[in-house]
Amino acid sequence: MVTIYDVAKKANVSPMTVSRVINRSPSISEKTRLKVEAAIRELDYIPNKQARSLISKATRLVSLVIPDISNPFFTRLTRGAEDKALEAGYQLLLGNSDESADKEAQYIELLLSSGVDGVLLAPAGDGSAAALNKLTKRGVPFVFVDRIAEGAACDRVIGDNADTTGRLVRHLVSLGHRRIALVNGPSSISIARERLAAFREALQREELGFDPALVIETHFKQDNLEDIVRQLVTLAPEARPTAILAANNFIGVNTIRALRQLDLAVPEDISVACFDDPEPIPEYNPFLTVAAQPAYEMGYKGMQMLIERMERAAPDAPRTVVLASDIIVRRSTAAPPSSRL
Amino acid sequence: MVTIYDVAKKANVSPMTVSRVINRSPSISEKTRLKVEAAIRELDYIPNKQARSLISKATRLVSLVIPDISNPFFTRLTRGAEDKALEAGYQLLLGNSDESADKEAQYIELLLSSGVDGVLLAPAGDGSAAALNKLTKRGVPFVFVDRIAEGAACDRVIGDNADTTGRLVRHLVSLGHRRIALVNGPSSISIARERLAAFREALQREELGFDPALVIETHFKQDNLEDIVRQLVTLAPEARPTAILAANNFIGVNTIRALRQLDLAVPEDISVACFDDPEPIPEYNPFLTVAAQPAYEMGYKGMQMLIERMERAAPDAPRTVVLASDIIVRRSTAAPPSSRL
DNA sequence: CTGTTAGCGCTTTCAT
DNA sequence: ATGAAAGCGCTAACAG
Repeated sequence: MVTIYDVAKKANVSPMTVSRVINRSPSISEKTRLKVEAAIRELDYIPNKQARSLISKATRLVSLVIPDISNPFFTRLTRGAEDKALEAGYQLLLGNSDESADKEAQYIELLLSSGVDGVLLAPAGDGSAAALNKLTKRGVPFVFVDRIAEGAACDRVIGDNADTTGRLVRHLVSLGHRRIALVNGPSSISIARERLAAFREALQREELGFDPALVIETHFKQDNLEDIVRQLVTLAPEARPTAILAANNFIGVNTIRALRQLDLAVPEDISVACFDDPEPIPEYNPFLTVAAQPAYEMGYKGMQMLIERMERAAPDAPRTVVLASDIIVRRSTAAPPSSRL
Repeated sequence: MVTIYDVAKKANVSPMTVSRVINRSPSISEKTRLKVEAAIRELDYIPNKQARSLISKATRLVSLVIPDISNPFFTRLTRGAEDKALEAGYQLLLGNSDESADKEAQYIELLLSSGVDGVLLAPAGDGSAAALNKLTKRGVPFVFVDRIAEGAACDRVIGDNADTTGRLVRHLVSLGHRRIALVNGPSSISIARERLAAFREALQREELGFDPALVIETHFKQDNLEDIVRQLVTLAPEARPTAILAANNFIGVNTIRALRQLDLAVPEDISVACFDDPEPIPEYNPFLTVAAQPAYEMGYKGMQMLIERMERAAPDAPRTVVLASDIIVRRSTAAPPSSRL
C-alpha cells in the first residue's frame, strides 16, 4: 500500500507537506505542490479514509434506512437521496427494515459501529424511538422522511397527508360514492394515523357518516388481502362500500388482486384509489387512481436537510417540510354501480 | 467517545484484554470476560471500525454499482444483493451510473478511497475496463452481474440471453409473426450484443430472413422512442414488422408509449414483448409479455460469489453462473393483423 | 512555507 | 491467561 511516507520520500518533502497538498492547504508553495502532485500521480497514491476518519471523526458515509427498496415509492425516494448525497460528496449505505422495528434497530446498531455521519430514515414505527436514542446519544444526526417516530425531535420531510386524503375522498365523493372504506396501515406508523384522522375529517366535511366497519387495519407489506376485502364486500348492501381507499400502493394493488379473486370488477363493481404510485416507469398501462407523492423530492430534500445538520449549517430547532401530492385519476375509479342504474 | 481504555480502566484490566473479549479470543478466563462485558455494557461501548480497519485493511463494506435503481429489474437485483450482504455481515454502498462509463469511473474512484472490500457491478459498457483495472491493481475483487465488460476476467452472474431471446422469438413466431423487429440497447453493452446475436440465430432457426432494417440500436434509458418506432411502422407493408422485441423493460414500455402516440394499438396492430418485467409488484394489471429474468437471484448469487472472493474462499479461475428466465405471456402479444383477416 | 512530535483507537507481537 | 510496547496511516499543534 502506498502511504504519504512513500509520496514524501519520492517528492523529497515531509509527510506533513504531502498531507497539506492532499487537503489543499493554501500555505504550500506552487513549486512544492507540483512536485508532490507528480509523486502522487506516479505512485498512484490514494489517501486512506480509515486513517483520516480516525482523526477527524467523520466518515462521509450516510445511511438511508427504509422499509423496502422494492416498493417503487421508496425506490424513487432512494434515488433522490443518493443523488443529493453524491452531489455533496457523501456515500450512501442502504438498509431495508422490512417494516420491522427489530431489523431496523439491528441495522442502526451496525451503523453506529460503522461510524456513519448521519441517517435518513423512514421509521418502521414508533418502536424506532429506542434505537434512535442511541444515535442521539452518540451525536449522529438523523432526519425522518415520509414518516416520523413519536418521541424524536428532529428534522422531517413528510407528505401532506391531511390534504392528500381530503382530495382523494373528494374525488370519490364527486363521482357519487357515499360509502368509502379505508384499508389502512398499522396505527403504529405515523402516516397510517394521519391518514385515518384525515379520512374522518374528510367524511365529515363531505357530510358523510363515519362507519368504523369500513376502516380496516393491515400491514403495508401484507400481500394477501382476500379476507379483509371479503369482509368489506360481504356487508349488507346498504352498508357495503362502493369505493376503497388504500393507504399505500402495495395495499392498493393487493386490494385489486383480492377483488379480482372475489370476482368483482374494478371500477364497475367497486372503485379503488391509493396513496403512492405503484408504477415505476412513466405511464404506459396505468390503472390505479393514485395520490402520487413526490418521492424523489422527499429523498432529495431529506438528504439535503441531513447534510445541513451534519455540517452544522442548520438552526437548532427541528424543521418540518411538507410536500403536496398529485392526484392522478386513472381507470380504477368511476361512478358507483347504483348511480349507473 | 468511549474507547477500550475506558472499558479497561472500569474493568481493571489492560486494553489488550478488552480487545480480546471483543474479538472472542478463547484465551480469556470466564471471570475476566464477564467483568469486561459488564463494563462494556455499562459504558455503552462500541468498537471503532475505523481504527480496526486501519490495522486489518478490511472494512466490511461492499458496493453495488448499477445503471439505475429506478429500474425495477435493478431494484430487485439490489434487494437480493443487500439481503446476502447483510447475512454475511457486510454493508452495502449504493451507486447509480446512469449507464455512463464516466460516472461509473468516478464512483469507482470514490470506492477506492473508501476502502470497500469488494464491488458488485453491472458495468455501463466495455469502457468500464479501465476503471476496473484500478480495482484489480489495488486488490479489490469485483463481480459482474447481468452484464460484463470485455477485458476483465472475473466472476459473473448473467442471464441466459441466447436461450431467452430464442424463446421470445419462438413465442412470437408461434403466434404467426414473420417479421419481427429488435429495438436493442447500445452494442457497447454485452447484453445488447448477445441479444442481437441470439436474435439472428433464432430467426435462422425459425427459417425467417434477417432484415437489418428491423434492428435498431438505442439506449436502455432512452424514453422518447417515437422516431425509432415511426421508422419501423412506416416501412412498406411487406417489410413492416408485426412484432417488436425490446431489449429491456424501459425500451418495451416506451415502445408501447410511442406506438400509442402513433395511434397504433397493441397487440391489435402490432405485438410487443421485452426483456425484464417492468412490474415491480406482483401482478394486478400486467400488460407486457416479458422474459422475466431472476433479478433477485442475480443480486443474491452475485453478492455470494463476491463474498467468497473477498474471503478467499473461491478457486482462482473466474466462475460463470448463468440463470434462466421465465417467459410470461400477457396481453401485449397476439397474432399479427394479417392472420386475423 | 515546511518539518517534528505526538496520538487518534485499535491490534500485533512478544513477554510474563 | 494477561500485559507492555509499537505502530497501522494520517493530521493537529506547535516550532522554526
